[in-house]
Amino acid sequence: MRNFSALIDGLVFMPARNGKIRLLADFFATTPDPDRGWALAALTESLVFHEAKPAAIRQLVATRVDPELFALSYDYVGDLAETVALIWPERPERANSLPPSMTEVVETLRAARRGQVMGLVEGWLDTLDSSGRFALLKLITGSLRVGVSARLAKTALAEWGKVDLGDLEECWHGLTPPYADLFAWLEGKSDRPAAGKGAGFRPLMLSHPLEEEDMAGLDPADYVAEWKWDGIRVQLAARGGERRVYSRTGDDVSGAFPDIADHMTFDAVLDGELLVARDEGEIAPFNDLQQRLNRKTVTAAMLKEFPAWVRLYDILFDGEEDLRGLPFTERRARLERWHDAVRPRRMDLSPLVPFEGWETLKGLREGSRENSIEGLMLKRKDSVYVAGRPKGPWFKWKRGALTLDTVLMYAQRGHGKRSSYYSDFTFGVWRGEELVPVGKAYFGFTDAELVELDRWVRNRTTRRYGPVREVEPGLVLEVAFDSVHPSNRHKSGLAMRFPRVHRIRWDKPAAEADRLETLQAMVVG
DNA sequence: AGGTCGACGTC
DNA sequence: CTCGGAC
DNA sequence: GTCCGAGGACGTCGACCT
Repeated sequence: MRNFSALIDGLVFMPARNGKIRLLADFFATTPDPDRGWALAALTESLVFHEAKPAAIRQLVATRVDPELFALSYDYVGDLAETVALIWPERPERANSLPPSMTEVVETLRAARRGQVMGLVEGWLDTLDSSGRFALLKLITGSLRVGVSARLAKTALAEWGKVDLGDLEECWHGLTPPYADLFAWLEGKSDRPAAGKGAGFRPLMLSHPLEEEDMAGLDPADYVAEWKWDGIRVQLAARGGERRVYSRTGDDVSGAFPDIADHMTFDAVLDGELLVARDEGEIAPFNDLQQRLNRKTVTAAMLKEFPAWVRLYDILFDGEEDLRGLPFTERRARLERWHDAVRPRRMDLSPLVPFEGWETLKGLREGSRENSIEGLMLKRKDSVYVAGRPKGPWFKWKRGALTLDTVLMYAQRGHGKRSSYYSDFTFGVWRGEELVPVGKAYFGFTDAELVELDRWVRNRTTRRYGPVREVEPGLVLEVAFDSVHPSNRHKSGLAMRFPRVHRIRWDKPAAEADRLETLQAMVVG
């Protein structure tokens, strides 16, 4: 664990991107297999230990530390792994035993049976120093949040191994920890691992939000437009007899969507939006699709009530031919030709939206208030298909957000770097003489505004419920959101999609905030 | 057997 | 998915 | 321009409690 904990320590205190890359490269160069492979898996969130969840760790620490002391410390520190690492009572007589290696930890945990895990963790915590404990806890609980995403870890690998990042992304999804074949390639000892042979996942091309300022510099003649469908992004990979439906992150969701997979009797890799559609193309709201997501088993009733559909918008492979290097318009022509020839069931093409200039497109975008459409996509005609989110080739242009003046009702402490602030706000609107909660938000304001909000909350607290403070109804928050729909989550019976604080109305009296009826009128469908 | 609650993956 | 902040 | 971390609503699943 020593190298790994030194790496984690270094990363936590290294804000500079290039500095992080250097730390990672040094680590990969000086740490042997398979330790470095397991570390890479941890950094890219490819390692999951099912028994070592935050709740279990809290339980464990309660056996060794006074719960009151722990609660206060956690509240102050704001990060579970950090708190436990600092507060864990060391036992000098056991500290002499050798701390485990990275591989020992991973392999032991993988082989451990239910119920053994926390005992093992306790033993290791006793042999490690505080940075070792921190690294161990980060490792086993998953999301490290130490300033390195999967993408940055791969960038560092590519730079260190002097290979192209795109090449690495291409074969990444065919690899498994501890990545011996990957490191062999990066050290020049072998060829690049095969790119997920057959129906392997290919990393997706993503879009940027379009800002009004961007548009001035764009020529409408360079772009085509499509509707932005409100479903989930999928990649259909059917090659060499294998058929897979992948989600945006490369998870295989074929099992949940046999009604799509069964019709993939072709040889191609396609990109599109998964939707629920009844009667050949009548798109249901996103909520209906959610019933089909994350399912292990699908009943016949589900298939009938929420039939899946894929609206296709790109083609990556036609048979063995890789089309990703072609400009968008050529891929689109190939997609249309392919679709004409194959005529797959439960799939259609996302139509191009004809337009003259930005003004006509703007009109179309605002005019589309259908549930299944979130706005428009703009794709540059000459754009090749690349992994990641380059700026310029693809834009998403969502419909304008809705806004509402709400009243701050409750506030809660944040986590991590926000652990010392009340940063988590529940807000409501008037129903008659009373306020009813309609949602929560904690971004949209600047750090400076957060300081002021925090002060406001502390000065206007009327009651405390554990970590939650109730405040007097005196601050109006203008909240922005994409849509609103019926829900049991809040007392009001309504919930917002993507709520965020748009403006803090220090000037506006709470009595003039909006009423529930106003929000109800915004519900579509 | 049925309800609750936390974790996870989608947006 | 959103946003602000930091590089 | 690009990445990162803060965390929203929702649904499923699985562990655990009654």
